[in-house]
Amino acid sequence: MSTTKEKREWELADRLHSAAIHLLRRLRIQDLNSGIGPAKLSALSVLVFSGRPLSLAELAAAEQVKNPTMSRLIAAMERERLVRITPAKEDARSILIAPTHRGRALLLAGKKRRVESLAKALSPCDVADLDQLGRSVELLNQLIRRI
Amino acid sequence: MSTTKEKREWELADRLHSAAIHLLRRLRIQDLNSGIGPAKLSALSVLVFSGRPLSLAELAAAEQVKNPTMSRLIAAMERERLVRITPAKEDARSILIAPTHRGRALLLAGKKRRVESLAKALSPCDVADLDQLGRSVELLNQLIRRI
DNA sequence: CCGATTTAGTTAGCTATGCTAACTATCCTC
DNA sequence: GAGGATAGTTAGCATAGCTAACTAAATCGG
Repeated sequence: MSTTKEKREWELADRLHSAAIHLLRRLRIQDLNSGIGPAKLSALSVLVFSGRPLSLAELAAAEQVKNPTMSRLIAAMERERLVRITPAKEDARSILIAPTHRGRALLLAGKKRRVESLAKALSPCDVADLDQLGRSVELLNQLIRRI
Repeated sequence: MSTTKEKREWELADRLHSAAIHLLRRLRIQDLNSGIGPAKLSALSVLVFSGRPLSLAELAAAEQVKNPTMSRLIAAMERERLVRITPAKEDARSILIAPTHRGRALLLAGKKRRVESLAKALSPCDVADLDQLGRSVELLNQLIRRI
């Protein structure tokens, strides 16, 4: 392993890390109007994009949170009519959590605000820049899986 | 404005947003061993990289947090010997907050863990990939300023 | 130069979100 | 069917966010 390449990797990792932090810090501002806390918003996002109902344990794992934390979050979200909780057919200990129409609509509206503000910042870029960023996101998704 | 370009911008914004979330979600795992909460770690990072002591209000603004929240964080961090608080010379109402040696060391060790895990994921990339990612981070930093 | 207003930070008290330990109910294994 | 494993909940605690109300210092108007 060449030392110079290794050094470049560290330097790039540092800049990538920093850029991701600053990007999300800016976009986060859009969530203040959502009327729902960040933990619930994030859990709702997993539910909406999972395509199928999830068990409590699956959802907790996806959110890197312990089961009791997720248990309380979904209980609150059920009271707010953001998710529907049904007992699992095959295992009476387990529950299935799915977003309601209201939950889905609320999440998509919030996500739209975030993506919109980023898309607006992208509009001064030319097509070559968009191509380049697109390929980099591809690479990025591969390396995220390797972390 | 061409509709197709606008659509590409939204699509890219969506993927970029998602990739940033997943990247930080993975890297965050490294912070569990730091022995310090995420809010303190982030505030300490601002202090270490600012290059000068900051007032409470400056630090709160940088962290997108209200003054009382930051007040409590820095009081706790002072007790833990992570920062030093000195009254400002020119304005006796104001305070200056700077990291201690211990605070700086703790932050840098934590950051090293994060960057290291990302750098390792980068090592299978060839030099062309690194070049491409580097240019994209450049672009990304420009657009973050436009958000 | 003095009273009124503004500004910087703190304190009090609430909410949201994280944890571990201990519990209940169900499932699975022998 | 008894005993252990597994899914979720409950209780109690810590951290981190907020607003409202306060203290003290600085500034401004007359």
